[in-house]
Amino acid sequence: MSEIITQSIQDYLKHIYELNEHGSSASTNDIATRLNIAPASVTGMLQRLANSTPPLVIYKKHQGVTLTKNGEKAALEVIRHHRLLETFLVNTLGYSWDEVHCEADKLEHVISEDFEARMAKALGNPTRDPHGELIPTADLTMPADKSCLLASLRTNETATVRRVSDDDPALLRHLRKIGVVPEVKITIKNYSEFDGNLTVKVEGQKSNVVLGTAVTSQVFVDK
Amino acid sequence: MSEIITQSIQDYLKHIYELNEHGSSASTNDIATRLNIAPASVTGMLQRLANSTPPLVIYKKHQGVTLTKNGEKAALEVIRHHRLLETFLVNTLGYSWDEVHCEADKLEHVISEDFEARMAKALGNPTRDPHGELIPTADLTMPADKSCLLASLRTNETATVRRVSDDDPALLRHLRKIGVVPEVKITIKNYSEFDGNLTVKVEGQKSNVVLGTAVTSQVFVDK
DNA sequence: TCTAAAATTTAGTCTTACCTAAATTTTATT
DNA sequence: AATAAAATTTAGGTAAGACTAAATTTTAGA
Repeated sequence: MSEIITQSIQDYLKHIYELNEHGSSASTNDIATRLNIAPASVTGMLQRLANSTPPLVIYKKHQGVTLTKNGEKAALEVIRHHRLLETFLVNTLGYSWDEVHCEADKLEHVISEDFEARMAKALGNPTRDPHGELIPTADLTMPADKSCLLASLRTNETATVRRVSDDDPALLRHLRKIGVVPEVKITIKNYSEFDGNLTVKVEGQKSNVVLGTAVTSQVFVDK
Repeated sequence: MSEIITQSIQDYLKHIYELNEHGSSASTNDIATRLNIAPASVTGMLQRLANSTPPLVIYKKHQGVTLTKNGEKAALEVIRHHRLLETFLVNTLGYSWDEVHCEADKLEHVISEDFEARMAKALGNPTRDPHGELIPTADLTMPADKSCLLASLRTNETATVRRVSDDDPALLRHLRKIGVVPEVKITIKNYSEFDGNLTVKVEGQKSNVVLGTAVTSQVFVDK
């Protein structure tokens, strides 16, 4: 009796998953903003997803949604597709890391499980995509991530860049230029109380850089 | 003012192109059969395509459709995507030639021009896909094809297999097994007047095979 | 605690792309 | 040339997934 999970539904579930990772329950408005559609349209879809068999979300009027086990599996499937695709595009077709997001957003809904498996094998079953984001495993579990925000570091702390947000190409080009990419070590030289700016020494770079919160809130590190 | 060419429209144009290659004008029924939808639905779409700006087809009630220049370009774009994708799946992900059709049918509508260009480059700008079918050029022209049906050959004629129809996986597996693949030389040992069977010597194969018209009408050769 | 602002939901529409059933046109046969 | 069969079109309808405008609920500030 399980209903068809359309492309549109996949997008809802993916974004709800990502919103749930932060503040547990995803609000109608946040979903609407992310999907770039009207909040009213989101309400309609959430009601459908909550009433489908099996239910894909748990939805309480005016209180946002969380994913059910089924919904989460479906979301992780899409996220696995997305991140494997990004890795594949970079490794196999020579895309740079700021060019892959859009392409993967379209392809993720269309590739078969066979395609997914072949990609994973060809890439040597990677655990992270080019931005350092964790790739859900083949059995659809998300590996634990203990990284923290670069913005949370203070003077004299040292850390390793683990992952960066992948949805702003301009930011990605900037990060690449200043050497802030996964697995690179950094040291905080200064923290500015007023604007939250961090002065950072990046491994392999000659001079320090000063990064505002617009940047440091998009970069995750392991201490 | 040009309208959006949806996935569905791309499918119509692709199939109309292929039907036009044979008997010039594509009939409502043939299109419906190929797309596996009701003839009435096809009529509706043909009217839309003929009245769009610019028109994509020339449609005369009860007399079928042909593509306009614009419609043909759009069709060739999709066909180029499809055939490059098939080549890519075989060369890069190890698919066999009977497994690629479905996957390419979904991906062809989704990949970007950038993806197309990167594939073409990575593959060395191939001119034929794994089934030997000609790939439209980057500027969307279809190279001339002078191959003829294997079914049209007679006793003692010799030819080179050029291409085979790609939409029946079982047939493709059979052809692979008997060695009837592009660029292989064959000789007709016998033609049977009654059932159209051909007894064929295939280069590199020990014994001759007898092929019925169900097979010989799907294989194209150069004399 | 009252109220204004923000967030959310309801109600009613629209478009795309399909469907079925009935009507019409074309084609083939006698 | 008449007519039966085949092909096609018309008419009316559905579901998905979006929209806007209006109504309602929640939240935050005085």
